[in-house]
Amino acid sequence: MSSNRATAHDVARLAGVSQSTVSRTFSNNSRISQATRERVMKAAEQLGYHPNILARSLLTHESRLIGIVMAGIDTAFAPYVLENVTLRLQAAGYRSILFNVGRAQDADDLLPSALAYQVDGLIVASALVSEAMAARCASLETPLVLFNRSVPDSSVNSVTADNVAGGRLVAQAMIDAGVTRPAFITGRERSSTSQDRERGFIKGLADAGFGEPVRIIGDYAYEAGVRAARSMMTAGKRPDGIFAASDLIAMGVMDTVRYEFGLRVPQDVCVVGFDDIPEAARLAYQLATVRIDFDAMIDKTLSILHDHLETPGTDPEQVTVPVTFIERSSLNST
Amino acid sequence: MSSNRATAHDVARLAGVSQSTVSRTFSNNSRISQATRERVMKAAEQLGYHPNILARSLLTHESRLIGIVMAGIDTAFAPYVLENVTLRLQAAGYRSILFNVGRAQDADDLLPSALAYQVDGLIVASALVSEAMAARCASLETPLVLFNRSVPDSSVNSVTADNVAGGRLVAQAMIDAGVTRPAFITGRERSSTSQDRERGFIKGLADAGFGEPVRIIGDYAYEAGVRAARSMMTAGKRPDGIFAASDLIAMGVMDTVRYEFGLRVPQDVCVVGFDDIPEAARLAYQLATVRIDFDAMIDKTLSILHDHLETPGTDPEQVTVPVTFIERSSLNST
DNA sequence: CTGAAAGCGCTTACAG
DNA sequence: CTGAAAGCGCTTACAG
Repeated sequence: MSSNRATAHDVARLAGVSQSTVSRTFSNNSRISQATRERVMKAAEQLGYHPNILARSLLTHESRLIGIVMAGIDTAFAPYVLENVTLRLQAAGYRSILFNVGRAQDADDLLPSALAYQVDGLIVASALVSEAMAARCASLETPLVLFNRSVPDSSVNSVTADNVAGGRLVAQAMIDAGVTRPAFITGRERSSTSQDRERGFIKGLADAGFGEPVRIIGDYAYEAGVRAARSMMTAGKRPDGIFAASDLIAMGVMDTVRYEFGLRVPQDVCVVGFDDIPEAARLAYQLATVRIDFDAMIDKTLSILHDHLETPGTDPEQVTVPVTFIERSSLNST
Repeated sequence: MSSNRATAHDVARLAGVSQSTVSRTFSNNSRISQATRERVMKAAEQLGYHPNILARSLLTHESRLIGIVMAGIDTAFAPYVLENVTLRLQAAGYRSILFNVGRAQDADDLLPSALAYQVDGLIVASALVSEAMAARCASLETPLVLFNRSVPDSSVNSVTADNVAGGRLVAQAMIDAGVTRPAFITGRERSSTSQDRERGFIKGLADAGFGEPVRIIGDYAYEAGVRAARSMMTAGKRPDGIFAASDLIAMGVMDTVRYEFGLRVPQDVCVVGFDDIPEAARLAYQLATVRIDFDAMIDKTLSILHDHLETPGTDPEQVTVPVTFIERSSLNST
């Protein structure tokens, strides 16, 4: 058990070639005679040698590392995004270095560390980046793409769902279903996603002559739905249509109005969520919701990143991906 | 917008000191005069300088990078583990480089790449590692901890839940509840977790004089529960107690027997899961299950890793964390 | 406390 | 096709 890691020098000595030749054997774009290659490979195998990528990156100026900076890794769609993004980055020969923003929603503190690791690019999901920090990335020519957040009127790449349109779709569907006392439960109140969904909802209601809906402050969690439902159902006049800023909140609402208050969904109160997570389609919920096309968002994020990686100086893009209303029996019984 | 990243040399020139002094300013364990430090810091600030950690690692022989190799990042408890592990590694000054095993359950293909990135340590979660690969890590003195998998009779560190004991607890609870026709739905059939849960279940039943339960092959997914329930409920003699290898499977079973077959849980058939994910406690399910103490498993994993990082050559540990049976109304109506 | 110098493990012109 | 040499951006004895 040799405690020292084999280097290209060790392999060279064993194979009877120069260190340069070993290096060439492990770099794709060099011509090496078949015989030499085999000799080197055999020696490398024997010593358990693998090139040190960190040393290589010093010369090539690329680490093949993409920084993924995330808030709430175990919440909502984050795992799905992580699963797919890591897999596709790997297929493209990149590795993912994962930074957890923790309870802060702010990626700024972690970005310097990501840059110190010489990441070739950055994806920031569900967290915010200051313009100053974005400018720093730009000056280092390190491409940065915001996922599920945007910095309006800036030159920061971003991919978001059309949350405003989604809110409008919900308003329309509720009105069509005969709702007269609508309510909205926010997600994390300061997040642009929750604000946009609310804004669209209010606009949609206003267009049909409705005033502002009842408003409960929540956060993106099942428990927030439970609490919101309790406070609404014990208040003076109960809402008859509840729009929750996420499916998880909506599920908390449904379970609570059904099992704590013995109400029927949708007959007594209808419920609509946002996201269309897999659980929303389950027989136990059948939750009407707004589907976010995460696959399209992921595609777009990776293609923007790819374009900027290939062609530094590419113009920034701020993409909004369309959403779809999904009719289910939590809104209309069939 | 200077396209070139500032180096210690650039900072040195601007600050009028040597490159060594710049280096010392950014390394904690060097004494530098207050005045010099300030001058260097100011210059660094001006140039947007951060030390290149990859270059540093070449000298220090530590990358401060921990490789996390995972199967099914978006399934079961994986997101929870990732959320907590990354946060705690960060607090300890480490970064996480995440490898996605994909549909294979085998980490072997990705470990060489992780080693090439000079990771200081490795956590492999829900994936398998060959003895040969583990030996390779050992010879490089790169600590490796298996999470939720083990290689029995080997010297590979591992942290698992006591799945066998969990299976026994379920058998006992079902017998106490009066179940006479038990059934088991496997998770991924070849996984040691599913096998251990089944083994414990069978043993527990046998101890009470029962024969082998009905057995349906599933996988760790909600849909597997749906399919299994359909096949059981249309078969000759229906089971009256179903133990699913995971909560997610159990929830698929519950929704299906209730909403597709109009049966009552637990009166017509009782259901028990495994894991105790948050959803299991919801009013819509109230799923009896076996609680895995993931926090304890994470603690143990990180402490083993820490010990081996601090003291190379520490003896390997194979830890089994106790589980608890959680009584809920899917087994016994109250 | 600070500087000059060697060296970590690689890549890549430059010759041959 | 192959080797000798310079150099990527740092750290760290060694002197002073």
